[in-house]
Amino acid sequence: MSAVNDQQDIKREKILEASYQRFLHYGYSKTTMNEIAGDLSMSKALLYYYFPDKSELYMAVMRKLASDYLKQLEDKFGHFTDLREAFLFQVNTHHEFIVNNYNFFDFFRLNEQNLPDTIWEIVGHIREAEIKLLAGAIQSEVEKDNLKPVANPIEIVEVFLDALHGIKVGGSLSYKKLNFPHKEHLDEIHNKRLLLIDIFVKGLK
Amino acid sequence: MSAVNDQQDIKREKILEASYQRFLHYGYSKTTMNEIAGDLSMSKALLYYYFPDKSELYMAVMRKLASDYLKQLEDKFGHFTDLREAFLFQVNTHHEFIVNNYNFFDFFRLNEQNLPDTIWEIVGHIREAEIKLLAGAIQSEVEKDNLKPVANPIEIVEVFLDALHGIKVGGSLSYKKLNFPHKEHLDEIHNKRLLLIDIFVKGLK
DNA sequence: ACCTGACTTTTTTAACAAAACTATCAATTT
DNA sequence: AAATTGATAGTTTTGTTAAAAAAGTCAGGT
Repeated sequence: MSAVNDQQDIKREKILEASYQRFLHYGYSKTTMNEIAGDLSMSKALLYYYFPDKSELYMAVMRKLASDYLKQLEDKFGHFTDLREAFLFQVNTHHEFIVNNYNFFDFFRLNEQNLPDTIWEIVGHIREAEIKLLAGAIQSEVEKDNLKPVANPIEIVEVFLDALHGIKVGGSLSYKKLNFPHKEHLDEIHNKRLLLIDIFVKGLK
Repeated sequence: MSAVNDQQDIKREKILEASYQRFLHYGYSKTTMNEIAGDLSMSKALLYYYFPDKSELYMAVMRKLASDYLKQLEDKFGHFTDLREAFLFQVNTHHEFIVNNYNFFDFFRLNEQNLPDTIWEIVGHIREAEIKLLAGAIQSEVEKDNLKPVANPIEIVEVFLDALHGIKVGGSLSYKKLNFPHKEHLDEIHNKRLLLIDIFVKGLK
C-alpha cells in the first residue's frame, strides 16, 4: 500500500464521517452533496471523484456502521456463560445501534417501497452474521449440556430474529403502521423483547 | 322492529355486500360511490341516505368482517384441550382472514400515515379480543395446573402476537416485499410458526 | 493522481387548471 | 312520511408547466 493510497483512504474516511453526521442529523433527502462538500471545505466534484453517487456514499456509510455493529457483537460472542446472556447482548446491542442512529435510517422510511438492492445486501449480511453468532451460541450451550440437543439451530435463530422483528413492526405500538417504528416506541419494543427472550430461552431448555 | 325498518336493514346489508365486493376487488380508492350504486341499480344519493360518507361505509363493512372473524374465534375458544391447540387455532384463523381479504386492506396501505381513528378502534378491538381469548386460554391452563402461574398473561400474549406477525413479514424471505409473503413461502412460514408455538408453549410451562 | 469552476441533466417544488369524485339538496315518487 | 333521484355544489386527485434546487459531468488546472 503506497502513501498516496493511504492518503486517499484517509480522505475517504473523512468524507464518510462528514456524510454520516449530515445523514444522522438531517436525514438522507435533506442532505445535499454541496453541504457535505462544504463541511469538508472541498468541492462537490471531489466527492464524485471518491464516490460514484450520493446513494453509494450513503451505503458506504451504512456498510461502515454495519461493520462496527457486527464487530461489537463478534468481540463478545464466545464468552457468554449462558444462552440468555447471549440473546440479551444481541438484543441490547441492536437496540443501542438503532437508537443511536435512528435518524440515519430515515432513508428507509422515505423510499419504503423500493429500496436499492445494495441496501438489502447489507441488511442480509448483518442478518446472516447474527444468525451465525446466535446459532453458534446455541450449539455451544448444547455441547456444554446446558441445552437439550436441537435439530436445527439456524431455524430456531431465524424464528427468534423474525419474532424480534415482529415486535418492532407489528402489534399495538405501530398503529401508525410504518415499516420503521417511531422513536418513542423503541423502549417499549425493547422491553417486550426482553420478555420474549425469557420465554424463548426457557422454551429451549 | 317495524317492517319498514326490516326493509331498511335488508337494504343496508345489500349495500354492505356490494361495497365489500368492490373494496375487495379494486381497493378503497379505486372504488367510487357511483360504481357501488351502479352495482345495486340505485342512485349514488341513496347511498348517502343510508351511510353518512364513503369512509363510514367502508368501516361498516370492516366492522362486519371483524365481527365475523371474532365470532369464528369465540365459538371455538373454551373448548381446547391444551394451550398449543388454542394458539394453533388462532394462528390459522387469523392467517385465513388476512389472506381472504387481502385486497380489502388496500385502504390501510394507501393512507398509511393518517388513518381515521375509527379504523384503529376496530383494529384495536380485534386485537383486544384476541388477547383476551388467548390470555384466557393461558389462565385456564394455569388453573388446570398445566402451566406454572404467570405474572401478566396479557403481556405474554402481546409478545406472542407480535412474534407471529414478525414471522409473516420479516426475516430472510420477504425482507423486500414489505406486506405479504409469496405463496411459495407460506409453508415455510407455517412451519416456523409451528416451531415458535412449540418453543413458546414450552417456555411457559 | 488530485482537485475545481462552470456546465448539463435530473429531480423537486409551486402554481394552477381540468377532471374526477364526494357529498348535498330540492324536488319527485312510493 | 320514508325512500329515491337528478342536478349541482364543493373537494380531492390528476395533469401541466415553469422555476428552483440538487445531482451529476467534464475540460482543464495544479
